[in-house]
Amino acid sequence: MFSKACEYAIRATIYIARQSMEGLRASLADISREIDSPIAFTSKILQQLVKAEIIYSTRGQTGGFYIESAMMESITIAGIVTAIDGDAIYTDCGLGLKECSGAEPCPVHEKFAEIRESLKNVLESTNIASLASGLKNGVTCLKR
Amino acid sequence: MFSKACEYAIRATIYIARQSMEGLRASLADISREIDSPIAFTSKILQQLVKAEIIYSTRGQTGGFYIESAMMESITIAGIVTAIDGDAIYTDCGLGLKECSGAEPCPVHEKFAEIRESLKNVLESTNIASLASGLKNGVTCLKR
DNA sequence: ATTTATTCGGATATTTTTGTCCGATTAAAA
DNA sequence: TTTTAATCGGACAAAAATATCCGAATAAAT
Ligand code: SF4
Ligand code: SF4
Repeated sequence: MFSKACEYAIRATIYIARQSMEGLRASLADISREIDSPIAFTSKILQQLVKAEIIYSTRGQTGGFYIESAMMESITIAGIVTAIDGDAIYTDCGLGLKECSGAEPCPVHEKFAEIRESLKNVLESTNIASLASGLKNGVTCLKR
Repeated sequence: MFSKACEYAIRATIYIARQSMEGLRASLADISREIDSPIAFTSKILQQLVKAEIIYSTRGQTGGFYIESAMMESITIAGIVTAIDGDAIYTDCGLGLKECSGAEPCPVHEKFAEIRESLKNVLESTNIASLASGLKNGVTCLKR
């Protein structure tokens, strides 16, 4: 459904959120250990999230990644997915066609549209705050 | 959502179904022209569909691909997807985790499960007969 | 000032997916 | 029986996604 990069992005963001809720910054090393992801690849993905202003970073000793507590509610899974994978999942035809959407819909068009709509709905209505706080045993769940 | 291979497979199957409904066999050349797909790659995919017994083929002159008319109703998009992409889309966790499903569900688990369920439902309830006959201007829609 | 611990960014490597080539096989037509 | 038109199957090639390496930049601690 999502790319690997996007999956790591979601998990990393959840972990960073949990740390930020306790006033801690998360280092790349911590993140990649806790979400069990390849460290260098994760680094690239975190940089994308920083550019998208979903997370923030500071360099140097005691640096790391964090999330503004004011933003916890407004960062949604949808936002992360869009930042990493783009909006193809919400807009693309399930059959990979480019130019027929709408005009002469095939029998699946409406059904696909429904699915995409409900998917979009779920991803947009699930924010990082609820994800991070909902995970009682969050760290273990983010691994493997 | 689906791999390219899977998209081609769905489109090819729809085209073959349309031809079979008129008693015609579809050649690889025809199929790849009508669904606008790379011919040699399409060949591999058709072979997979033949092995999965979703479509049938005969070699030699006047050969080609066809679908048993008795099976038109029972061939679903779900069946094609499973044959080409496997069942990951129905079973995999949206966050790419392996070992947490069920036990200690995270806040999105139930929502993801819902989406997967409705997706599965749509794909299983849409058969090739309805797809092929529903496309009035089918060929054009399968292109591009 | 130097050391240390961190993110950043460019180049490179590996793996997977997508796509190509071509000869072997098959079966009908000539 | 030979030619022709088709699928089959294995090896190969290209592109995209995933992953690694390493030096530069940054900032705190020593
Ligand atoms: S009509 Fe069917 S094939 Fe065309 S864009 Fe919609 S779902 Fe895709
Ligand atoms: S609980 Fe959450 S992370 Fe775990 S399998 Fe379910 S959706 Fe995925």
